[in-house]
Amino acid sequence: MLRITRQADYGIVLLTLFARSNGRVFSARELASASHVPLPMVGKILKLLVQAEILGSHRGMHGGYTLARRPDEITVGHIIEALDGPVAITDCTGHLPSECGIEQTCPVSHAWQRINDAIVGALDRVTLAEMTCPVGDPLTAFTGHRAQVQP
Amino acid sequence: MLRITRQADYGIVLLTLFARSNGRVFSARELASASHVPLPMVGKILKLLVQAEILGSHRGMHGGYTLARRPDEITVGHIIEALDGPVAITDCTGHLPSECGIEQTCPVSHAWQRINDAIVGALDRVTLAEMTCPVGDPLTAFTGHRAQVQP
DNA sequence: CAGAATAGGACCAACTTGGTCCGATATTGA
DNA sequence: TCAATATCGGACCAAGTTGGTCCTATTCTG
Repeated sequence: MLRITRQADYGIVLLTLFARSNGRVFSARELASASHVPLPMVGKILKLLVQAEILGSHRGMHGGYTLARRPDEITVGHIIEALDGPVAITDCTGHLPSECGIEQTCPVSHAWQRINDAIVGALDRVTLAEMTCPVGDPLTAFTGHRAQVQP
Repeated sequence: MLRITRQADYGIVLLTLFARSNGRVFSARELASASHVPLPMVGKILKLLVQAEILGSHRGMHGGYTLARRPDEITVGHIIEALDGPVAITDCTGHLPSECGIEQTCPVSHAWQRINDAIVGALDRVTLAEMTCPVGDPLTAFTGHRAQVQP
């Protein structure tokens, strides 16, 4: 558990197609066949990415979608927020008033807030450009985590 | 989105009750009334925490649950894994063979792997002890993230 | 032996997610 | 101007997951 939705996952894959063929215009149809993501799903995702101003769109014949910004100016965090909504690890870390029921007696909400911030930070520190070229070391700065001992 | 389940959330809250009254034995009933989490839910959660060897249990009259380890030896990551299963931000970051369908053509799976590692790292670096006493600065080591500008 | 507690299940309702479909609108080219 | 092609913006539905309940062992204490 603790996973992003498949929508966001697909979204990143689609965006890497844009990022790699710099500046090209893609139709939804093209993207679907290139990525093997079902077409109606592609449409749904692109729609959200346009609303988030990550993609630009152009209708009509020979229309399609283009990146609205440079790949190194688009963060993974931004993409996930566009497709899945704001990252909120728990109710109380969201922007909305929480409805968790034990809010009053809850002793840990702001500890969660910090963990949430850490995760958002991790997500915001990786750009689409870094997702696209897997050779770099985008994450070495903060992957110095304790090894997970799995017996 | 990108949230832990309520089960894990409740679990942490319950465990902080243990952590604060050092070494005490709690019955499920007690914990439910102290935390305002519904009793059957408490039972379900405690069950899983015992299986993960985070809690110890003792049956019979005056039975109950106790921490099996010191609060500073229990990580948030471990708790979440016990209650929600292993953290896997996407299909391909899990232990199971992924069924994502576009695996062959997917260019970003190991970039995800690294982001996943970063999140697991963040979760593993915070202990129950640190969740319990909110005064400390458990996270300052890695919360130096770019500020999220929200206009 | 009786009572109190956990253990381990099956079980169900409600919400979320993944996915589809359709009509409206805009743009291009003949 | 008209037809073709594309996005846009919804509603819509099925399946899976989650949150939550309940019931019956089993184990320990007094």
